[in-house]
Amino acid sequence: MGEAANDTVRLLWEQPPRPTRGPKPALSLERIAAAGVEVADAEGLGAVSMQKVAGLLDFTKMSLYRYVPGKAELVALMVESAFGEPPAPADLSDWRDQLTAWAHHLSEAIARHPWLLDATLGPRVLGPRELAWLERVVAALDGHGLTGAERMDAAVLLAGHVRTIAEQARAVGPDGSPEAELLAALGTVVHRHADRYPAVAAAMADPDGRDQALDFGLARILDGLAALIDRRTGPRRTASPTENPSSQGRADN
Amino acid sequence: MGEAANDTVRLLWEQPPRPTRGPKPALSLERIAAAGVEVADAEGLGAVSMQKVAGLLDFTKMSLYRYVPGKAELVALMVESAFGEPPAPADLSDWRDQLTAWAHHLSEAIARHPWLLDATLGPRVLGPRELAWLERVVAALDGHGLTGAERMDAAVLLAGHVRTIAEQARAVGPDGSPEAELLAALGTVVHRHADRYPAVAAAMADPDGRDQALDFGLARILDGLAALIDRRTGPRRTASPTENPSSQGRADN
DNA sequence: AGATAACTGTGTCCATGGGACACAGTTCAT
DNA sequence: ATGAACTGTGTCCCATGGACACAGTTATCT
Repeated sequence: MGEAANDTVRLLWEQPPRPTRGPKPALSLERIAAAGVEVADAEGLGAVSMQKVAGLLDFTKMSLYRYVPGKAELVALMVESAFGEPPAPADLSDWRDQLTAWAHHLSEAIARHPWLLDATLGPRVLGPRELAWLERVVAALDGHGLTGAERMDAAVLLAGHVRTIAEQARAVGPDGSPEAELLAALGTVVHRHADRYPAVAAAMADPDGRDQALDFGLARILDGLAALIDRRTGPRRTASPTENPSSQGRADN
Repeated sequence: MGEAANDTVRLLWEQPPRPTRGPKPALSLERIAAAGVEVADAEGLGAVSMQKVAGLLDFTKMSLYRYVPGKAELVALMVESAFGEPPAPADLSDWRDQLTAWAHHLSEAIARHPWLLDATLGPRVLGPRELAWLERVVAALDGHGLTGAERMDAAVLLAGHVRTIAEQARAVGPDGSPEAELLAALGTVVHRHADRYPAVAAAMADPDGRDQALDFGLARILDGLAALIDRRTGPRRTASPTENPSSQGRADN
């Protein structure tokens, strides 16, 4: 029962002591993950198969199973490898600057490895690196009168927005790419049925580019958070440095 | 080149005139889509294969290809079928109430068909229903001083948040489900490494449940939008009913 | 030193997946 | 009535993830 979860945890969080007997392994988790990342970067996550990854390393498919329980775990390793270390804490600046920088860093990480969007879908066990990213945001919100649950919710909100925009950004690939054609096709459709969808048609006709989407949402979220923080820390600006004001609950959303 | 996009557009937006000759089709796009939805509801999108869907209809796999160019198009049909009609306009209430209701409706639609999260990944051609949903949000933001691009960005922000939370919600399945185990495993990991991730550990230790995540983010987003709208419509409350204040651009995010 | 247990890489096999293609049966327009 | 157009299907192909047994390799124990 639940072996999959355990396997992944073991693989991501514990490095088993190298057994003493037998031939030395010719491969390593790092090399395998790197090969997987290479394939995914070049051809997308869909192109990542055991044989393709193995082929890139000049090994057979089945060799990989000596290191990795299955494909799901391989992908988990790739995710950890691709995320990389989170940006430095930068504890000097205020929460707003920190969150802004964090969001942009995350956005860039995803831009470097677009398949991260596919690989980080759904509930899964986070690896050390990914958890470190999360730690940064939550820590940035410490001491501003938010409850723990609220800090987590805020982090999810922020990360989710970056994700959403990154997904959008995939649609504007190079000219002639299948993604660009999709976008063009959608534009045509909306235009042709402008009578049924007047608001969307009007909005899409806006000459302003759509490249501000990340910062637009970011600004709204941060404004919303600022409003809450102001309300919590009170008009009297005591800047209470400590934890949960759990007495007042979360009723004043 | 780009046949896939065209196929999907044709299938979603045009119903070809029934040819007059030959046997009458025993199936229909509706029935096929419904069968696909049934499979996906019961066993997830991953379990949707041509043979399984065909089997449910007591046909062979290849029969489906007479109606649907390929699996991708089948999924597109399923999405359209599952989204259903968007909620009624409710043009009486103000934008904030409309957006709130819309977000909750969308959340419920996804709760009914969790696989929509997997099926609506990445850039794709929207169907009539899905576009109608989008139309509702964008329309609700008409006439509040936002540019067209901003209205779209706001819609994306809102829909993205609902998506994000729905994805989170998948993690809290029934006890004993694989999802619940994942969550438990993650909790264990965080707890065991609380020294490296103090902020996350503290936040997760919050006794308050996490079920407020949707409304929390929603409130922040709406507050942020309200701040922008207030700024745009100006302190003088003229409630300018018309379009883009494009002269001032989008510099004041 | 041998013997042996533990480990590694691999070849073979299977089930399932999407899809191409040809073919036979069915139906309507001429 | 006849042929064109259409439908459902059987067969085939290739790629995928994975199970399993087997041979080769290496450190430890006697």
